[in-house]
Amino acid sequence: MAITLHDVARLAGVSIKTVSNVINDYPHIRPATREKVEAAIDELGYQPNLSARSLRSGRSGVISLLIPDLRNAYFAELADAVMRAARAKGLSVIIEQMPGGKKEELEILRGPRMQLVDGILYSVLALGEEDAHHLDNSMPMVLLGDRIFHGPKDHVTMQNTEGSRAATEHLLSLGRRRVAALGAHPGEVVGSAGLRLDGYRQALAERGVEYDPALVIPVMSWHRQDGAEAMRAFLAEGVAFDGLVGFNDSMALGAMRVMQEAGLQIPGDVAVIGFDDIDETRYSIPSLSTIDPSKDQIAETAVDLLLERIENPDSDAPARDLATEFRVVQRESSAN
Amino acid sequence: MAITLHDVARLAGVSIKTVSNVINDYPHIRPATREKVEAAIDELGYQPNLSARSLRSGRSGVISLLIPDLRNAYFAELADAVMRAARAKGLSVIIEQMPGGKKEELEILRGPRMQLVDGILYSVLALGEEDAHHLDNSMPMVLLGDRIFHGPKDHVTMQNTEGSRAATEHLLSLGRRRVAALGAHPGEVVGSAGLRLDGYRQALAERGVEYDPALVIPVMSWHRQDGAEAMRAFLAEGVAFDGLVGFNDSMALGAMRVMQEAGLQIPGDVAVIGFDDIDETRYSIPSLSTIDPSKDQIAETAVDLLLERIENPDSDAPARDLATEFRVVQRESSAN
DNA sequence: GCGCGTTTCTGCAACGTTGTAGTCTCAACC
DNA sequence: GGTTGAGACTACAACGTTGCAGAAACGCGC
Repeated sequence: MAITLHDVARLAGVSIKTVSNVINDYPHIRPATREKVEAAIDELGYQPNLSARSLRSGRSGVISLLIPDLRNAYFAELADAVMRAARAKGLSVIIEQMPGGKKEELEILRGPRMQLVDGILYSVLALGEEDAHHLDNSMPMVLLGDRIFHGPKDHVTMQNTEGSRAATEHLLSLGRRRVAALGAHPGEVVGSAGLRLDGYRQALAERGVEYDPALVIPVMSWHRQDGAEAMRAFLAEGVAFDGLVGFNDSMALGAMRVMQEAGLQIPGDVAVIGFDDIDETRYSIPSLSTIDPSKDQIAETAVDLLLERIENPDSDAPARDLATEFRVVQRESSAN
Repeated sequence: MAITLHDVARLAGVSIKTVSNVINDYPHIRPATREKVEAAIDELGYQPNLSARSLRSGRSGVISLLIPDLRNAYFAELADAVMRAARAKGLSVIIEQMPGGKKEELEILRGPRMQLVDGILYSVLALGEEDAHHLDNSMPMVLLGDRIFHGPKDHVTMQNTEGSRAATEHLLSLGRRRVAALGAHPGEVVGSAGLRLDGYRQALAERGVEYDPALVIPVMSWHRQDGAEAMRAFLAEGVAFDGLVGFNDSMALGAMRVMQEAGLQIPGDVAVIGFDDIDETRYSIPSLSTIDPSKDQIAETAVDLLLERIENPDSDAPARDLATEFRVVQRESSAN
């Protein structure tokens, strides 16, 4: 049987409420009493029962991180950053994967699990602007990523369009003029894919390079394997190209592998840049240029915003949109 | 305010206990009553309060996964597998990272967070046999990995020694005779590093190849970067070698990169095999041979064992040791 | 010495759920 | 016709904590 407030109170010779007060830093307690109670807590090894506390106070100290897929290195690294930021604030993190599309996302969002947590960090994948009303509840929530723009919740995002524009411009600045884009979602506007395609087109336009739809390679799921398969199909089409902007690193790495199998030199024949700056890009052959979206900054900002919402549940401050810094990281795959 | 049993009971015209009984599949309920209650639940959108349930029943439906580091692809993939296995059994997973060594591990294990969960999957990193007594409590727990052998808890492990022996034997069977081992922890016996080194030595002995300590490369932390740095130092020593067994894939990938920078051909000059079968190994250049430890099987077995312990808290069945299958995956880095 | 405010501490109720121990009804049995 | 037993349901008391209201003790000014 676990130690409870009752046991501590009995040993210290005070009421359980006084023990509770000591634990919760209630100011009006005599130093002598505080010491007695703290000694009893130490002696018994008392640990508060978080279920009871959560039931009574409505706060559990746990937040939920909803991401598509831990196998994707970007999300694994983001989850790592979120957990470190959360730990620094005394929070635990429940990770939920949602690889199953819109229906599953809504199910998880509305499921009983979410009752256990104080707030949600939600990396939106399948939901769109038209689903924003589903989020219009009182649960503290911060959105990561870019699906819903004018939703009712705070929003922390990398600068997708600007980052992708900078990546494309980087290849153009090297003199490449047939730059392919890997990872488009045809028809999409508000998601990462749509925004990154937009940035790609902006960069082309600024340089006066004509946009060629034949250079836009659709990839629905953004894993290594998908990038590899898409590149294999693209090469089979025989479209000439001398640059490649991968909308994330994993796809770019998969594609690099296929290009090299096909005898293409990187960066000689094709200069390549990815997006996300996952660790692997430093060790691939060749190492992969990329956009560093400052995952740590995303994570810290998101946790801070969420904590603010958790601590001021009645605040009707309007939803905020924060964008984090990014920078172009040049490596061997786009060496001059 | 959230909907409670009281609201449902009022609407359905029954007692709250009956609603509770319906929810918990108590058998003796008239179909008509059940329907009324279910209709009321649907109408109100009732969700049970998990804190209250957990307080009353002592079960939260959440398990904890303690791992060193999500940035390490092996653990990210293992976490993914665990979460899928847990989800299939209706459990949520709280992931805690413990990069901080023994003191931090014990702190987390004993912290109040652990009160919230029904059981713990613990991928032991820093704790040793001498710490086994710290685990001698009533919390359901399954150990992953290999630190503590005769501890009081169930234990699911990959076959470290056998896997590593098979990996080494694979390179020997290709005719390599100067096979280096990457990732040793000098002095360690019971950890993965010690066991894998043991398997390496067994394979050498079976083939009658002399064990040369100069070929054993120590690496304390098993990330890409550490593998790369260790290989750089090893190459600087000028020790001749024609094969490399990496004790995990990340290190092997970092080392491959460095070897190729140094002009070595893989597998021509050095045949390489790793351990873990992370996704990245399929797309590296060259693709990396490895040992597939069946992470899915590890995860499923561990979750099953844990659930068994959770459901039979009083059972004093002795601790079990289960080892999962593994297989050698030959790829380009050790092509014939 | 009295009133008033502050400090220090306590008792009680409540959070929403489930386990235990019932009550009541009705059918089956001798 | 009374006993038995199962079925269907309910009342009540917990689980361990914290918010609220209040009691006792104390200090201060007049």
